[in-house]
Amino acid sequence: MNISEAASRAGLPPKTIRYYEEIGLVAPRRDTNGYRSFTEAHIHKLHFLARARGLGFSIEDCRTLLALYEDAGRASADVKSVAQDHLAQIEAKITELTAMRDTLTELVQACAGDHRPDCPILKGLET
Amino acid sequence: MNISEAASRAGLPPKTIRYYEEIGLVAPRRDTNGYRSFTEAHIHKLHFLARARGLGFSIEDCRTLLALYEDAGRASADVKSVAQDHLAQIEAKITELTAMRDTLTELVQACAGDHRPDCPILKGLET
DNA sequence: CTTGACCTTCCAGTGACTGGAAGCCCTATG
DNA sequence: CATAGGGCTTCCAGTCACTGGAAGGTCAAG
Repeated sequence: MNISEAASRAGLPPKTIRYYEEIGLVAPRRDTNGYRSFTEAHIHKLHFLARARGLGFSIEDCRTLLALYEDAGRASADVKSVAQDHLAQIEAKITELTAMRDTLTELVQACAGDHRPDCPILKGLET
Repeated sequence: MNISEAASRAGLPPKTIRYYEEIGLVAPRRDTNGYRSFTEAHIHKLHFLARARGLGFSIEDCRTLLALYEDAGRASADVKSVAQDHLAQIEAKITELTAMRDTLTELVQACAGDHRPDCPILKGLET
């Protein structure tokens, strides 16, 4: 199957699939005309990547997870370790964003938002 | 004052200050030796930028906020509008990350994390 | 035979820095 | 006075994961 069908099957843009090939995450064969030719196994792999990326794993994490996925002799501890590290990063990010949100919410609520120049938001940024 | 003192006063790395000059956010004068020379007003501005960036505003938002900050005739509504848009983006991001966290937490909890290959995390990524 | 939808590669840009190299400048010390 | 160190300068490249666009080859339908 050609790239656009693979793309819609995997839930990824064609451009992204070409990029994944470039960085060695998938290796479709080529037809005689030079077109990429994807098999079901490729779709499966691309779908896995789409899911992992959707959960925020980095490309390098995805590479690791894919290798574990294809290694029948893996230890689930290795997978869990990658996932836990990532989870910790997500939680740190949520904490950071929540702090920003709380501060911003206060400032926004304090601001009249009218034609006058007096603005608690700017004052809050000053300090 | 030279860049390293300005940096510690403003709470920004020297590299970042040079970058901010390059993109036109600050314009320190130069001493005869070519060194940047920062005044209190520059520190004030840089500090404002550090705070705004710390709250997650983009550089372009910062540029806008700085212009409003320096415009005595601004309407606070304009500031509030920028802040509200940003707040909405932060909230969207928190929602996204929270969904990721919830899914990942479930998967991690379901995974034994031992020497065996059976792994609910990989299964979860498959589907 | 042409049209239009595919496909290919390659190059450049995104955001906001950050690291590093090469080289000038200033101060203090021997 | 020479030198050693630290700080300053510019410029270039790299980060991350794509994304847009140009130039050109390929294929099926009418």
